[in-house]
This record gives sequence, structure tokens and C-alpha cells, in this order.
Amino acid sequence: MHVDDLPIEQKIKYVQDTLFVISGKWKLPILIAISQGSNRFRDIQRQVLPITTRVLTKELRDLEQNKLVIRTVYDTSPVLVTYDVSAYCKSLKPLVDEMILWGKNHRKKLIE
Amino acid sequence: MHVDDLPIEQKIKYVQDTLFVISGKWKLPILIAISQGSNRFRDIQRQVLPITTRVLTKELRDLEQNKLVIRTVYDTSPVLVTYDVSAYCKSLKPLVDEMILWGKNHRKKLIE
DNA sequence: ATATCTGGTATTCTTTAGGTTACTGGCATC
DNA sequence: GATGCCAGTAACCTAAAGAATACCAGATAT
Repeated sequence: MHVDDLPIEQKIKYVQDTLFVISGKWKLPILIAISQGSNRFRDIQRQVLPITTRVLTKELRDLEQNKLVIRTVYDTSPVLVTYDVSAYCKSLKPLVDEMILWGKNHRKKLIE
Repeated sequence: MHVDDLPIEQKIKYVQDTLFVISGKWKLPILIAISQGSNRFRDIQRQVLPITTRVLTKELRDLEQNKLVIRTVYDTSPVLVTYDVSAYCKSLKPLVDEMILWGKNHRKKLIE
């Protein structure tokens, strides 16, 4: 089934679902940072500055619930925690790439 | 230049720009409604219910500033106002279609 | 022994998004 | 002559997002 064939209410619903998952100031920046190799809490925080620890914690929990991020706790002392993007998270790549391209172009467009 | 070649800070910046334009509860639903033929203020409001007039006004102004919507006032009495999506707005279609597809699939994913 | 790293939590505060309700002034309709 | 449609505006309120600051305990580095 093609996107254009969906009834308008369905389109709106699905778009709102997607927005709910990825919107907010930090979610995509965090995913980008993790997928580029920042796997530790403090690494991510440094990459996505100036996010605070409180907000980062909350965002990571949200992403985990949406099955985009996997949190692993190693039973060492002190504990080691790693964050990784899930295989499912890769399904977001076409969307994110499209957003990067669109945002890049939009800057130019607004200056016109 | 390919997306993957951009430095991470640029990716993050462009993604945030895009999010800023399209996120929020109503922006995309409004664009979808207009592009499907709701061109009058009240038509849009009825299609995107339960949005209020106050919020709809604000969202339409934002969309206009981002060159996605064109507002035309006809000098009749009483005044007639129409809203149309701009040609530029069509550049959002790949992004929105991708969001529809992803949101559709994500519902299934979360039920698993 | 002092400072700094780790992965966070707790408390408080401010800002923003969005909602509620009421109202306007022309015009057409019942 | 009261009601309703049109395209909004105004004043106020609530809830949620996010920011600021301080703090924790166990380990490492100086």
C-alpha cells in the first residue's frame, strides 16, 4: 500500500506518532551522537552539550522505551553502562538523512 | 556532497533546524489538510480538530514565515482569506511520506 | 590526601506550548 | 430582529519541557 492512498486521518495519526518519538530538542542529536560512537553517558553528554544530566537521563529512557536505544549495565565495580543504537534504530536513517538535507537547504531558502 | 560526509555538529544543527520548522502538535496536520484542499481558515480548523482559533492562527503565521504556506487576502466584503501550500512546501513531501511510513510501522513494532 | 572521573538522582525554577473562554464587525440567512 | 458564518484577537491559565544547582558513592590519577 502506497502512502498517498492512506486516508488523511491516518496520515495525520502516523505523522504525529513519529513526531512524538523523535521530537524535542535532544532526541535526534542523542541518537546521532550514539551512532557515531559515543557510547557512554558522559561521552554522549559532552557530544550533545549543553544538555544536562537530568535531561539526558530522561531522553535516554524515552529512547529505550521506543526500542531505539539499548542500555547495558556491566557488573563491574564501579558499574559500566553503555548505550547503543538498536538494529531497529537503523530504520530511522532515511528519515534522519532527509531531515539533514532539508534543514541544510532550508537555511539557504530563508536567506533568499 | 553526501549526508554521511557532513561533520556530526552540522548534522545535528540541520536536524534541529528541520525539527524546529515541522515539530509541534499541529504543523504537519495543518500542511496536510491544506494540501488536500482545505484552503479557508474554518475549513482547516474543522479538518484539524480540535485545534483552537488562537493556536491555528499562530501555526499558520509560523508556516508562512517559513515560506511553506501562502496567505492571500482578497479585498471583498467581508474579506476572503485563503491559505495555500507554496511550491517550496512540496520539498517536504519525501520527509513527510517517510514519517508516515515510519509511524505506521512503529505502531506494530511497539506491540511486539 | 586531594582532585577528578564514573552514572546518575533530587530539588527547584523558568520558559514555552498549547488550551479556555469570550469577544469583534461585517454580511447572509431564517 | 435574532441567529449564524467568517477570520480572526485578547486575556488568562495549565501542563510539560527543559535549565540550574547541588549532591551521591566508588574508583582512578596526581
